[in-house]
Amino acid sequence: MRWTELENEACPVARGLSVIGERWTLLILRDCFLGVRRFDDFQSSLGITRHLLADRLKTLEEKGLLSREQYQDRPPRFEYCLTRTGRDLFPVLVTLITWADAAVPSPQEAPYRLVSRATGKPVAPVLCDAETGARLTPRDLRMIRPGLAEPEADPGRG
Amino acid sequence: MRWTELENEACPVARGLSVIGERWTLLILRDCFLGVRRFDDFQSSLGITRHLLADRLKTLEEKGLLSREQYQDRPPRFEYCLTRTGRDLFPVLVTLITWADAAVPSPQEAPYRLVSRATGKPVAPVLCDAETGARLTPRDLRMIRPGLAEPEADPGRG
DNA sequence: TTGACGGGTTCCGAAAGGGAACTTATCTGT
DNA sequence: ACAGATAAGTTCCCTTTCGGAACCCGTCAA
Repeated sequence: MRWTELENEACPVARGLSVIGERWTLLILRDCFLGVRRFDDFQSSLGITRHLLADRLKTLEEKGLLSREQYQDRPPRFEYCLTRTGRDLFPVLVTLITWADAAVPSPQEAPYRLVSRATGKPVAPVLCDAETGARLTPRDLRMIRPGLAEPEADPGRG
Repeated sequence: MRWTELENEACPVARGLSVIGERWTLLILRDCFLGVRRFDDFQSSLGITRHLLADRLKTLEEKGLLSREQYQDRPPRFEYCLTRTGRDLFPVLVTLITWADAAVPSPQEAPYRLVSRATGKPVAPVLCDAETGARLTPRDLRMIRPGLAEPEADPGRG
């Protein structure tokens, strides 16, 4: 497995990382969800070099997560908008935020919150089974490789 | 914001990425959930260089996601087990898998499946509100920055 | 005493990242 | 007409990280 050829792997984690696994990419997408659209706004928000930002935006456009849309003619100017595929990534960001708040605590207050679009109130998102609606904690799930022996015990019981 | 100092950011996405955002890290953790524990098994599973693998495992131990446990005395041999904090990352992996299966399709079949630990049957995990149990689609949530103006419209409606 | 196993470390060239200045096109003020 | 500002990149060059391969160490079995 080579990092630069992850998109050809059978493993969905590897294929996912081929799109969002590079340095800065998920932070660019976070800014998109916060409403950032323009090159200089991403740049000042992230402190990333302009070179790298241009590269990441181009890749995200090519992979179909952002669309580059012209918002003025003379001189031509563009903004970067989340596509359907990009918006579908929101649960990943949500679970990452939830995990990081518990696992990597910070003295500072978070600069944004997750709220319901309908009520405007904060929500605490958790995983459930789509069919039964039953809550799925990490202990309720396992990853198995069909055809291979099971792990001898729960991974990471230690 | 500097990539090497993300752990000091107020943003939980940035702090999360300071732990799991480096090349290969999430793939190492995927292997942990599949039951891989030993250095050479990670190495042959990933094709990563031994040097980089040693570095990533050490970092994951320092950050508290893995514990290095001796399983034999002479010569001393160790295995890497998920800690509680590491296991808590499972929802991130689950949502990433769900997204990648839809967004980055592959001709090959996935090498593993998500199943219920209780019933052994496949599950389709989705996000719900912990309080009400209501399903949370990406459209039901928004990220807001308190004190700042709202984005003019839905981010990425285009 | 030779080879295998498990778990690393060292070395070095290649690729990616980072800082700063430069470019291009247009509008605004003087 | 000219200076400066704005927006979106691009170029240059140096540093850090990655990647491939070989090497090292302790132990055990043949």
